[in-house]
Amino acid sequence: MSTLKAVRGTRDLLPSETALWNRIEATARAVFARYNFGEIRTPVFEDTALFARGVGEETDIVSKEMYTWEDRARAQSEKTQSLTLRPENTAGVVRAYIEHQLGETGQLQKLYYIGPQFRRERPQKGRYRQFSQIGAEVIGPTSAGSESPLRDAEVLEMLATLLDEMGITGWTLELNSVGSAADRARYNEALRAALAPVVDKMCVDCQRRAVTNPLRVLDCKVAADQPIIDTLPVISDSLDEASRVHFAAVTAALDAAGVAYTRNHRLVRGLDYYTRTTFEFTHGGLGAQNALLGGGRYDGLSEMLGGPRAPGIGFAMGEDRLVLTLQALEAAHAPKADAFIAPLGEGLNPAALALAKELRRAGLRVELGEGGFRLKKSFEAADKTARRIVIMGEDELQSGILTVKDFATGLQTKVPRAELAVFLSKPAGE
RNA sequence: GCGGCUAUAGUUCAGUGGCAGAACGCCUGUCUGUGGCACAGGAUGUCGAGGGUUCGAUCCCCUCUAGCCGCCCCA
Repeated sequence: MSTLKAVRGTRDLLPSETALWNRIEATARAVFARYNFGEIRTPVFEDTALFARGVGEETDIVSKEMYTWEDRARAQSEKTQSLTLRPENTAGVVRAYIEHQLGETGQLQKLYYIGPQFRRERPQKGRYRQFSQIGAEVIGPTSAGSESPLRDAEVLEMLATLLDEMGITGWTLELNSVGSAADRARYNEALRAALAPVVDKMCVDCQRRAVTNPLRVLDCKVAADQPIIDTLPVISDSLDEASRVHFAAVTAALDAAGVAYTRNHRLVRGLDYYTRTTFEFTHGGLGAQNALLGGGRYDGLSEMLGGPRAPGIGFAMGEDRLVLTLQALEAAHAPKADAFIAPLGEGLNPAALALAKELRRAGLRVELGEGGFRLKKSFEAADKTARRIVIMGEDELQSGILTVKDFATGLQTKVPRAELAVFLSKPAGE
């Protein structure tokens, strides 16, 4: 009989890894709080129509990557409903915004989320079928300033801060504007026209893209195609005046805030709802999946879902990819316990538990040994899991003065029990 | 969804058509209150799963599964 395993594209995160995940999430929550974002939690599955309308029927995500099923009808009269595990979270957030009439507050809504998303893709490094995204959305009625380029710049500045505080170095911000829906349609036509005479000289993928989705030709990585792509019209030439002014204001604010970016005329994002500002933060070392996060403005999404006009901007970062990047940067290290308590002899186990309780109450991370171990074994175990060992033998129990050895310095100290918690809360090596 | 590579001890990986190997890690002892070093000893595997060829398969063939890399796409 074969043993059961986690299904393809899913995985278990063991304590050696979850420490880093928690640190990333804690950093994100702290930064979001400073920018006055509040958390939203939407359901993991939604009506399939939400994604079909919100993300776009023609996108790969909707057309071939969703986990969709017909929910069973409970009565003869009840119709089945098509449900889908969320492949991304923006559509769900906007649905909630509409459903709870958050626009009626008249205030800008600043919402963040952290949670699993699901796409049925072929797994590889940095790409899983269940993956976690950390994202945020700024959305509201136009009167609340939701359309302002300052919002775009603020979100981008927040992301730069967030990555820095997580310890991710070496990222690049790539920025572009895809204009309004009308701009994009106009550009698509311009691209088609420009591609028509040259497409037969390009790679087979581009020949296909030229028909199905001309914007994708810009993403082509085939070296031989690059000279041709360089001759194609750029989207900035197709922007109307309003989009042009908007983008200029975004970059001006970024310059003022000292956020470095690269204008990437070829950055066109795959989801249908994006308008105007689009961006990606990328990082080397992630292989083919070099995008740490992506996002952009979606001024028409609420209306596409039947809601009021509610321009917005948001992003989603791949938490799994943040973890991979940090691990590669070796910024990740499993934290060691503050102390390992080593009772000498099983008879001292109860006293050791009492001491452990006392220290844990004081907020220390404590590993409790076992009196049956020889002291040598206690030392070996302690050295792997903690920064210091606290020896609790008969002498210590009688005198109330404990023996503490610091593994970093090798120094051994006698510490009165009453002062132990304070002593142990000092950084290791002091 | 497509193409390539891979799967052997806890981990990283050698290896052979005829009894399964190394390093590291782990356990024990030298050492009954002092770790990292050293020395001596020890345990561990359905050789990813299923089928086929063969006297005999971990090795050759097929199928499946999973991982990695690339494509597609994306976080």
